[in-house]
Amino acid sequence: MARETKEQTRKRNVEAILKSAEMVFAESGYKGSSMSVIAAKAGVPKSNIAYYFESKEALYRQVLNTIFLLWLGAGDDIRIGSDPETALTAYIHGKMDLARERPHGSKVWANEIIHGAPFIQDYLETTLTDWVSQREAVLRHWMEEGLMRPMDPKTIFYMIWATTQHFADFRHQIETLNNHQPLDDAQWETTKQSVSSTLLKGLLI
Amino acid sequence: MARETKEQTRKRNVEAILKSAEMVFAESGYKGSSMSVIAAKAGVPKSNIAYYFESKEALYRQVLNTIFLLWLGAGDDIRIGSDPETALTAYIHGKMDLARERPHGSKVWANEIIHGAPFIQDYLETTLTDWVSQREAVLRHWMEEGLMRPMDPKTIFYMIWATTQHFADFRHQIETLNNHQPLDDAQWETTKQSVSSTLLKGLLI
DNA sequence: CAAGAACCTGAACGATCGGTCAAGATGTCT
DNA sequence: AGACATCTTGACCGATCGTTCAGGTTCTTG
Repeated sequence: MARETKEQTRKRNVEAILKSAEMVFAESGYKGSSMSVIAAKAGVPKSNIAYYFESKEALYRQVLNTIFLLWLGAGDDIRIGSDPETALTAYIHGKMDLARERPHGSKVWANEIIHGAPFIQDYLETTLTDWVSQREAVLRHWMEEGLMRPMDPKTIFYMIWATTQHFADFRHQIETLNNHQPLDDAQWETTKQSVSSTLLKGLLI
Repeated sequence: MARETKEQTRKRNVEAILKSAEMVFAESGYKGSSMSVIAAKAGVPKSNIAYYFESKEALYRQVLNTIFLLWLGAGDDIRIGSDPETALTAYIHGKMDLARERPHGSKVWANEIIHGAPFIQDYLETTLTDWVSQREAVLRHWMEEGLMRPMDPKTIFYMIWATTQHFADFRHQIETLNNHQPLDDAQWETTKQSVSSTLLKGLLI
């Protein structure tokens, strides 16, 4: 008889619920996702979710928090002293890879912002504002050194976020236009190269 | 006593309901939007919507259809014989203006695609596929003439759609990062110029 | 091994939803 | 003016939702 410690049980169930919740919230939005569907996909009874999570909102916030932390780490190379071409290429490629590997997370985030960030406004006002503010200074520094075209640094981030996240958020539309097939590995590499080279050619001097 | 013809009444009510529905669907998604909220914002009783529209789904589809037709017209200048710089600049500026003037429509569309196009898959497979296919040929022609960098034309459209629509779909995030203020007229003009010049510098030869 | 903490779950609750309908009000047509 | 089509609306229905809870099971601790 295989026994399982309480700790293992908790970890297994919480992870299954969070993984299921990320998929269901991405596919159906917050209001459109029902706890019973999340429970069924996680393989637990509905009331078991209520045991591990305080409420639907708490579960949703935890999903968003996980995604948010993952996203923030992608821009670590954007530092004063870094070479702009190297750092921005790494950032764009990193965000493209995240878009392909974690499309559900990107969709949940997009959904939340489109609806006016009813649950995570605090993240935008604190952590994200700080993140942007710090990297804005780096970009301004690069512009003063004549390495980048002068431009509002925020606009640059918006363009990078928009382009990379589009391949996650609008994945279904892209698949439909690609003969109902996901981009294969070769297409993905080509696309990644096209996106990063186009942006860099447009941004650098 | 100001009288109103039946025709005027119908037009006034249908337009008020559609306008309200576009806003509410954009803010709350399909499932998150209730007919009673749409009715309240339109200034009519809930059951009056049921009189003019067959169902919630029919109302939602009509909202999406209106948006879709509006979007398709923005790329009319992309024709063989046009100058790429002129045509693409017009397209990008046109889509940027639509993003600012009709952000709700963009959000409803984004929502629908993120959720896998459950209601408008037919639009993607017919009208949008044809639209892309035709303009793809134009871009290939420009590339063969050496006017554009060789690249998968679809990737170019994805980058333009992503960047322009981002300013509608992620408007709330952009506002938060802009000291909780919408981009003013001057900021908007600067942003539009930065976006189009960056993309064109990256795409053209 | 006994007591207690942690985990599990079916059943049920109040709230809200989209849709229906009957009955009355208003504009149109001859 | 009278017959008729169109418009209006409050009340109501069945379905689904998130959440609660009592009562049982499983694991941990001393």
